Amino acid sequence: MVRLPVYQRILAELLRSGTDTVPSEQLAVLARVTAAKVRKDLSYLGTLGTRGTGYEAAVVVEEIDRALGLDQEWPMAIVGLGNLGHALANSGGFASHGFKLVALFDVDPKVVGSRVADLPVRHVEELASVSREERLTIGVITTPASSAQGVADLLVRCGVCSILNFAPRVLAVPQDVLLRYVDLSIELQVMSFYQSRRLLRSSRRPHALPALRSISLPGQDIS
Amino acid sequence: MVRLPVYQRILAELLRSGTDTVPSEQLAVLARVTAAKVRKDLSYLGTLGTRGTGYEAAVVVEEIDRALGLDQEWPMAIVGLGNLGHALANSGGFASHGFKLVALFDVDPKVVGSRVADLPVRHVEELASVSREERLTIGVITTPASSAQGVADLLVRCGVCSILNFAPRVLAVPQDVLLRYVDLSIELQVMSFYQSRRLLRSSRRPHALPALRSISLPGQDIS
DNA sequence: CGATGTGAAATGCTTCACAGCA
DNA sequence: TGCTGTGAAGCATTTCACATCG
Repeated sequence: MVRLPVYQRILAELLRSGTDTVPSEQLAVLARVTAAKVRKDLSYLGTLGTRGTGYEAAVVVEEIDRALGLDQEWPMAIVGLGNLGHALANSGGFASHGFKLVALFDVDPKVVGSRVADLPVRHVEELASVSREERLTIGVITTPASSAQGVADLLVRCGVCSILNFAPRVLAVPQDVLLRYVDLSIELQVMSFYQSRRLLRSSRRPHALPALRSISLPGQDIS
Repeated sequence: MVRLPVYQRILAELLRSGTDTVPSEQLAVLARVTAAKVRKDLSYLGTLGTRGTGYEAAVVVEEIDRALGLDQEWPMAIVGLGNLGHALANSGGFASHGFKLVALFDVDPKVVGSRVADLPVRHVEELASVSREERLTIGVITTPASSAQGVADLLVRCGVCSILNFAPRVLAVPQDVLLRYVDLSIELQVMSFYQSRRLLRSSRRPHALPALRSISLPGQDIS
């Protein structure tokens, strides 16, 4: 289920803030879904809640971890160390348990050989051998669009079965390779779509005093 | 529909490569969906195709543009000019028609006052006034997680009705504000989820010779 | 008594199959 | 003849409502 990671993050933040038990109603508000949806989602993972009380955050987090396969390690590699690749490698966003950045690749001789985020930047030619040694399962593409398909082909040949593509390019991969896009312009266009539909119904003006309920806790940085 | 931007990008690439008419079958292969889905999706936009021939790419692109609201300008601002904010501002990923980056904000005195991507970096205090002048509709949050909610609140108060959040934090906004996450760890977790499910069924080994059909055209860079 | 877990109804999305048009 | 457009069937997800349990 695509919502589990969201619940997971919310629960982790709640735990850090000292809340250890939470009813579906509250979780629903925070995740911006309905309470029924939360209950049904969580019920697929087993009987996690306590009637009359709610869910114990720690228990649910652990159970979601298992369901998401985060109880095992996924070795990852980043291909393409331009600005974005650099930013991601250093972001620590991978450091969350379950994922481990084990290799970096590029072709630019100015970058190959340098160290980024405590890892050497290797030439893509080494991808095959490194993939075998490290048993890479996830490849992150942060190359220019023009190289993205070539890199994807290479990753697939090396047995990498999950690809995260940041390049603004639609990629072709075999059916059994999992491909996901993290794509600025696609997101923007989706926003534009919903927004223009909504504008037809009601013309919005600035919120005078939005009633916001926020979780205010420090988290890890990405920038 | 969330697939329209994908069709759009593919069609644009086909156009650049000189193909101007395409049957649903081919579009389906490139977008990794079924032909029936393509036809139904496009049929919602009107009667665009020619029976016996296929779709004329230029016509469909234009029609999708209209449906997505890309025939109007959406003024955007980026808040938070760390590595990621910088990379995005310079990426040109916004330059695609429909979106216009009009302002940059930060609080760090080392950054405020400098110029990035031909725009001055302003202090967030100015957000309200700039928002009025420029009629901001989209806000991009690339701050550390700890500041993200505060920035979101501010954007909402200033009448920004679409927020794109890159910070690893679940945000609370009013119902009528459109909020989307571009989130590394959520994507990774979703991949992990599908991947671990799949591993149960079949244990994969590297592809010997993947039969790949790729669109090979230059596109814009993001890195 | 309060909140979960869950059948059953409602809704939405996808696939199928084929009529209809170029 | 080839491919689109589309009702109808099939499937999945969401909502509802309430029995059930701590």
